[in-house]
Amino acid sequence: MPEGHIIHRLAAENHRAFGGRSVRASSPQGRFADGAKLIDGRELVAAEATGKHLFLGFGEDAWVHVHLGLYGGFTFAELGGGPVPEPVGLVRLRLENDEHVADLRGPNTCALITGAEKAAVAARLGPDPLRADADPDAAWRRITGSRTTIAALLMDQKVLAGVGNVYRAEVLFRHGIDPHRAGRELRRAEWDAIWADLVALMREGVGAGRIDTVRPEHTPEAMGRPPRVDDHGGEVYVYRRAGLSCLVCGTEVRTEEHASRNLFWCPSCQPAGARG
DNA sequence: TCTGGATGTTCAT
DNA sequence: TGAACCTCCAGAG
Repeated sequence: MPEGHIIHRLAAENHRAFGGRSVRASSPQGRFADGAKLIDGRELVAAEATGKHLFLGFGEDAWVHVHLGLYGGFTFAELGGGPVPEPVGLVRLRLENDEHVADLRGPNTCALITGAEKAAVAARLGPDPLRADADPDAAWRRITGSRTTIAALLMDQKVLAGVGNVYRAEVLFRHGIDPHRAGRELRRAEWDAIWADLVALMREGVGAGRIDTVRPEHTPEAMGRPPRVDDHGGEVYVYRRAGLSCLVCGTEVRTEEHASRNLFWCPSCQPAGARG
């Protein structure tokens, strides 16, 4: 379930569990056996996230680069003095010390890279709303003047790093913006509002470990509707709510395939041609 | 038991 | 634009 907020969470969690101490590393599945062997017994000196990329540093020039892709996952377990559990499923990388075990499954990328290679990965990415050093102007320069839809631009990691399909759909809903509008039709004030909202929403997501975007005045309780649970674990307006009523206006939420990804929006709250 | 889908990226055409 | 890849799980049969 990885959008950027999860990756930042994982960086913190790895640091908490393994930082500053030597780590036992293995690849129960075998597909990262060589890399695991090289970092086995070394100290985890840094754990960083940029967009959806996670970097675990084991010394000056040895970084494990992880990208979870669509369905990769990192699970943590506290040992509490008990036995180390057997790996379940296909575990690409296992990290452990006497207190914690972490298993990495199904990543798109799990590779040992140098500091220079890590810098090159980061250089390809647009600003990450979760990073203090992010420059929203860099994203704006790629959005303004672009004929590509704002829906596609928000998902393009070269434009903006860390935003995925859920945050994309939700932030456009929250600002009443039709996903099909071209980047060049977006006004600067709208972009500033989107960026500020992403910073706030994604920070909340890091803390909560899930994506909640529904404003207090639109919760089921506030609207006098029965409570609901969205199946991805958070409270959202439109993501994966196709065919259901918009929480704000009651119009049916729509979906379509857009640049090979599922797009969700409310045609009334996000009308075509409307300007913020 | 099997199939399809999923919060993603990259490479070939 | 389409296919390949990484893995798990809900739902269908």
